[in-house]
Amino acid sequence: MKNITPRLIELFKHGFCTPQITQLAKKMKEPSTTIHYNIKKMEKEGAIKAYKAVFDYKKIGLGYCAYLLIRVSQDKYGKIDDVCEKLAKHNEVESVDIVTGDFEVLVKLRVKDSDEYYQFIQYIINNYSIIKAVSMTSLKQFKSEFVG
Amino acid sequence: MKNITPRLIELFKHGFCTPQITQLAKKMKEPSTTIHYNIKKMEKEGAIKAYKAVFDYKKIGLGYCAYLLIRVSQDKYGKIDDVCEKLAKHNEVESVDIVTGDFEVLVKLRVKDSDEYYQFIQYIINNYSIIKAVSMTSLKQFKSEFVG
DNA sequence: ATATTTTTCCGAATATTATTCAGTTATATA
DNA sequence: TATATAACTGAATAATATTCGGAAAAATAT
Repeated sequence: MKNITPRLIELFKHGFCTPQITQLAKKMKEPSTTIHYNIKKMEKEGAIKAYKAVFDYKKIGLGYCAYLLIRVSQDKYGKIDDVCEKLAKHNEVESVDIVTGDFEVLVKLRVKDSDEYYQFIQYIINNYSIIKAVSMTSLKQFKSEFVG
Repeated sequence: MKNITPRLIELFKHGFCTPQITQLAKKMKEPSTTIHYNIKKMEKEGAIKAYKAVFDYKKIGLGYCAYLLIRVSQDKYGKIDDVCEKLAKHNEVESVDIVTGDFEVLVKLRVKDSDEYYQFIQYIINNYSIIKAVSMTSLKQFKSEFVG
């Protein structure tokens, strides 16, 4: 046993996939070279950032999903961006947005269970300039990453 | 001009991509047939739901992103699930979660601009059993769909 | 209006890559 | 310890992406 799966998941989260030009061509009833041309164009323009896998997260040991609203201490200008960049580096973090409203940052997290979630929260509160954090645990997911 | 791009985007949002087995094999320093075997296994088990593209949404005319917290009227049991399923069907909707906290549902939206956003909000408030909705507009995105 | 440049499209040939298959090794179960 | 099941792998094959050259269309300049 080589324990391929966890390594595969980590790579698949960010990329290591590629378009199915022939399938697209069939679906769209266009020549595959035309599809190819248009895809490469989008890639060059930066319109396409990556090709990746979407998982059934329960089945890969990431069954605990939560949204976290954060208020950041504002003693230095530009601090929020720093915190966001640090948060984005964690591979438990699916998304990081600066948002309007009572909180400044909205983070989406995927971890194994509540223990791992608690650990993560503790870590970021202790290490980043976070004043207040409100958790919204996902109880049921109907759609994620545009996949239903 | 065949206007390939919009059709391509719609298909790429949900699928029409495939793993790069050779690249994964090189990266992981394992035989490509072993990688192939493991991927197919994950697909059969349902651990992998799809392979899809991630966009620079500004560049594809979906520059307006917002999170929407929703409270649903609870006169009938199971109503929340119905509303979530309806919401999930819209292709402006990236994710739908039932969450803990003051609101029941959290929806992530991607549209062209505030006009389109307002239209969407109006539509769902008029057509689904939504009592209250709070918008959190994304001002800056540091990470999305695990892609930074 | 028309010439010129740039972009988009697409068929045929080639290069890459995924997939199948058959056999081997490892792991789990009896 | 025997037997069954799952995981792994190299060699052959099938499928697919990519390149290239040129044609058509669109945009821009004259």
